[in-house]
Amino acid sequence: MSSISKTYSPTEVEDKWYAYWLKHKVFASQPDPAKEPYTIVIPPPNVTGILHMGHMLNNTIQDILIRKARMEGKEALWVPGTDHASIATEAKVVNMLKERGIAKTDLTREEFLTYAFEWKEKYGGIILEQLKKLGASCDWDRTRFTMDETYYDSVIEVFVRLYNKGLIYRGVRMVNWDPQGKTALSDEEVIFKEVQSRLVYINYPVVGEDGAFVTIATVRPETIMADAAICVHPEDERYTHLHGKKVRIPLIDREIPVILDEYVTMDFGTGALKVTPAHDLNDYELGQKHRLPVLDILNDDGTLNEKAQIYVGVDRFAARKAIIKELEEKGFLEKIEDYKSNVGTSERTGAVIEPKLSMQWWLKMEDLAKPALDAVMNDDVALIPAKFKNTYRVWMENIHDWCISRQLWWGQQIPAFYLKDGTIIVAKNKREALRKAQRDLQLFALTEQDLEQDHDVLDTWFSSWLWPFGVFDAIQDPENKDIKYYYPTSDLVTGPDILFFWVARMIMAGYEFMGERPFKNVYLTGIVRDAKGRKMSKQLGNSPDPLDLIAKFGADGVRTGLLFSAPAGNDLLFDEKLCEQGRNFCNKVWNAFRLLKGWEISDQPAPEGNRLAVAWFESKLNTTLAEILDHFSKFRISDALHAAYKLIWDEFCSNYLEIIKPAFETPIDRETYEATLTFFDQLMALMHPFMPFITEEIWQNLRDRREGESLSRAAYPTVGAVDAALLADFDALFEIVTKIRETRNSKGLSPKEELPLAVRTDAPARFNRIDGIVRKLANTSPIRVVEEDVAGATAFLVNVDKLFIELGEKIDVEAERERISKEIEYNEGFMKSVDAKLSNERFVANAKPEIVEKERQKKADAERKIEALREALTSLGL
RNA sequence: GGGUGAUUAGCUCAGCUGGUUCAGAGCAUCUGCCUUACAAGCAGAGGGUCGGGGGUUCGAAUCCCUCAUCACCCA
Repeated sequence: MSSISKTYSPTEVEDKWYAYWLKHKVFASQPDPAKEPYTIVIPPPNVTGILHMGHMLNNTIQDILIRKARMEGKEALWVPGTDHASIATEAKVVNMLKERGIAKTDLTREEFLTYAFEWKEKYGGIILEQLKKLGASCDWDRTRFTMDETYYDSVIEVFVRLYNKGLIYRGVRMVNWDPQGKTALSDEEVIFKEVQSRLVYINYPVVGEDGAFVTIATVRPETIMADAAICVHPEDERYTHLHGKKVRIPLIDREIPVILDEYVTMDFGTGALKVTPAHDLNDYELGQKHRLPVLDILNDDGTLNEKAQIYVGVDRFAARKAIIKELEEKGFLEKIEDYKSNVGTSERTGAVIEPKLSMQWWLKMEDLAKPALDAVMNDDVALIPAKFKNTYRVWMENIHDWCISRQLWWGQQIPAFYLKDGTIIVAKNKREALRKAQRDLQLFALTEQDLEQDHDVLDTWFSSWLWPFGVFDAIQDPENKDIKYYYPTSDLVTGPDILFFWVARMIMAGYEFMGERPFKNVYLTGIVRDAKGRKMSKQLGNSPDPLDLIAKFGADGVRTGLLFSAPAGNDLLFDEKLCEQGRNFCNKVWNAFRLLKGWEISDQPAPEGNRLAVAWFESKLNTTLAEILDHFSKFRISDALHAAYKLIWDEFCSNYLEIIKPAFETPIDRETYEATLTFFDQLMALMHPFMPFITEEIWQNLRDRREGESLSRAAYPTVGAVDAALLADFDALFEIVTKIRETRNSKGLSPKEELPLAVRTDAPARFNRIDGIVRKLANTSPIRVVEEDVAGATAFLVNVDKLFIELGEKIDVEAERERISKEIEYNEGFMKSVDAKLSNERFVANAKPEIVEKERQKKADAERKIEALREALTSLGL
């Protein structure tokens, strides 16, 4: 035994078995018609990314599900991969180039992409390597990337199809402009943040009325130069005199009309609203309605352009300050108030979003949304927890068209080709486009030189929404055996933060391109927060490095630690203590294994107590297994872990092993030993999805295994017979043992001192059966069955049987009396409440008969207990 | 402003279809133990008016209403 370390050290064990699994292709999957497929596609992490706690949680859950399915004999496939994250990656590549003294503007698109792929080759695999440390059982040979050639082609093909179907159009619309990334963003990529800003009250002189002015309030004074009108509510009496008038914009003196619209909230600010159609979505719509001109005064990088007339070239925020100052100096500033406002920021760059009119490509969502909404509402695609159905419905019913073009180079270049006159031809590639132009437009003289491809690329989500079938190349090769076998996938595990970004769109794509749901269940995890409840983020620096955690507690420890507190859809307040608990659990399991390995084995017959214990644990294992499977079936994975944890620590280690453990330097009988090995095998299998490494290590050492064999492909335990009476007997047994230990503790008696124990019962056979075990666990003398109460003993009840510990003069009569009196009091109180129920006619009339029967039983039991306790009190006095 | 969820022990959370003695787990605390698998451990103990108020019901932590606080999503 000395050869096995006293504490479990995960590092070498984990590396060893992961390498073994890879070597023997334990995670590889091929279509097998004889087996039921079980498929998960990984939510592709950003190729630039490194593992964070959210990934840890969500990939642990996926690994648990896939490993369990694999052990249950399904053909389990977990497809890994990454997405190209156009904005984030392009930003990183641009930075890398900058460090080398190269500007993006000096490069051609092709040159830039060469650098980008170089960057991806170097850093793009990091996150997948990190997943291996976690134990992720992906089929790595199937690793996909959204910029793989076939995947790229699929995205292009999909664009062409949707265009031909009339669902994609190009148009000038108000978009969310990221002045730092210099690209448009979809609505979902905008994060609103509450910021402290200032509400500036500005006086606009009324034309033709000297000294008269109208005051407006704005948080964006730098946009006054783009104003197209002042709007007031038609029924606002304060402004009746302004109807039909014009005002002059301060500083630039341009005249704009006063318009009337009920859109204006009379009690916000001054009730007069400046209308800036180019720089606010609502103003834009108002402007369209009133046919106002649109004057865009901002450049793509957020500086003012020449249309602003003043502060040209100055950044919007610098201009804001300067304008406030100038307004004040020139007497146009009425006042400034502090104001909290919601400002949209870019999900990727963090820059403040500028609403901007821009020519972009759009995908019409209405028709796509319909089947995707229905699928979730009728549970063809089940959201877990179901509370997200509502959120989903509201979003889907109010869906806007999707801005799918991005002003970047890293991504799928939009397959739209422009003729010199601006005619658009959408086709897979230039050759196709040319052919199409020649054929459809009769432009036979046209050459490829006359076609210019759109410079922009597609939104990354426009490629990842194809993921569940794109990874199987279903667009390019719709009849291939993989897609036919693995699609639709089984479960998807992801965070609720990308429910709309990604999940909803995958469901749309599934029905649109495959005619079928992409997955059956969507398990939405909570968000991992720090101990103070703050979201973990790089800026706050409150996120531990997952690899450090793994180094410290082992992957198994971190996995179980995370799962201990991870109810579906509820946030998880992460604390390293959880991982510590996970690590301690590993150590517990490890030491149980050490115990087993240390035993000498003899061929003596098994003692009766051992046989009984084996039978009991088998029943316990089976009932718990049933519970665990039930939890799994409802995606209550944390609950499943808790049940397994308790089974191993409390039932197997603290109870079962303590019962069968042979005395010091004596051997164990073979029968019990073999049974225990089998239990251990089963427990390791049961725990394997949660803690793959330590369970594999122990399983491999429990018995002789063949090279290439792995617990990962062993059978998951199945539920067997349960002896309920035996379970009840053992419950009583453990209660007796606890009572005796408690008595020992409270009286300061040594565990080495044997205590005489007696029982007064109607069922002495039950006590004869467990006698040996009680003696072993509680160090008592053989249980003496008595007909009368034992005088001068401390008594306690287990169910309706009365037990006596004969302490002789060690008994404290007063304390005993008090304890028993309290117990009587409690039971009388209890009986009173039961009586109240039973004497209530309406209860007896309305409650289900079995409930009433139970109450009667409770009453009878309480009566017996009270009687027994009173007797005990009496015999104390003797 | 609209929506969703939460509020249970000092902390983090379970508690599923309203019905056993249902008020639970882990951590933390306290007491006693280096007992030959494990001190990352063992044996015990204490601790809660289930956010407030109202209602439905024979019966409510659980269902309904309302208020408060917090979180998230959307506009």
